[in-house]
Amino acid sequence: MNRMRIGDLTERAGVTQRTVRYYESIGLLPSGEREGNGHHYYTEETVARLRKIDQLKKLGLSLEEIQDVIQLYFTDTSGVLPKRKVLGILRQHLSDTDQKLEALGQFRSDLQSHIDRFERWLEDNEGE
Amino acid sequence: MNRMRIGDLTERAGVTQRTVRYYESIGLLPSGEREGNGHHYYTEETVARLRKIDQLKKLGLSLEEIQDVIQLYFTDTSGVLPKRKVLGILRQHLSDTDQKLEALGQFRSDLQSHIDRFERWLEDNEGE
DNA sequence: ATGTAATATGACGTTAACGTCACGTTTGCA
DNA sequence: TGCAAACGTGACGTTAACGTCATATTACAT
Repeated sequence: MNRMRIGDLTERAGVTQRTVRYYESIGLLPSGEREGNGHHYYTEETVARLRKIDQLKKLGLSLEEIQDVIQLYFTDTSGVLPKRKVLGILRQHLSDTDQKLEALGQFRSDLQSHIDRFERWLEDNEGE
Repeated sequence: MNRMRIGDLTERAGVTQRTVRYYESIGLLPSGEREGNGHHYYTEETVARLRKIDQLKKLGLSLEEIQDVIQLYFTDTSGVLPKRKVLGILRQHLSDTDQKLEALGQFRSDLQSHIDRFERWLEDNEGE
């Protein structure tokens, strides 16, 4: 299916129409092509793009931050963008990501040790 | 310093007074003890707790989610909490965390490869 | 004692990321 | 041709997590 309207798009991407229109309004999603009637038409790429956005959101990125990087996934990166600026943004994101990874790893090991403690407690006190 | 008022607390924890009061209002932070006058008094533990909250927030946890786990860090875990339930919550958080770690790792490598590409481009095109 | 800084409380304001409603046009099927 | 279902657009509503006054009381340095 490669020429769908918003109904199919949202169903396949798992978002609401409001979300799609909101993303279009802030420029995060290109407004689908419009026929003479005013309806928007979308493609498979739009689906993929919405899914990617959702994925990045789950990492804690704001829509604004996603703006910075989403084009790398879906647009012609050999274009005429100010390469150095994009590179700077990317490096910043990489450094942010590394910090997050470290904090997340720490959190994970904290969780694990708490879990271990609880499990030992339960073992020691079962069948009392 | 182990009996401070809100001014010192916020300075040391790097948050605002409004934040402290907000956290108290939703039960995320225990209201400091109050003297006869009405002022709240806090301890080193409050500082640590605020820092921990901040750390968890950076991982993308909502204050509500933090509520679930914060007690494990700062309250008597040998108390009378329903152990099995807490364990369930912890395991869920662990699994969520693992998923996040994986997604974040994927994102990191995506970023890295984009960065590499940009760098190669710049190298090849410098001094043209 | 007194003026200034710190604190407590209440209420209204703000931003992000949509939700929901109202209303008019378009489409697709009987 | 008729009509319910789908779509477009505008506008107001909502939640989280605080920010920002305004006002009243308390603490502390001189």
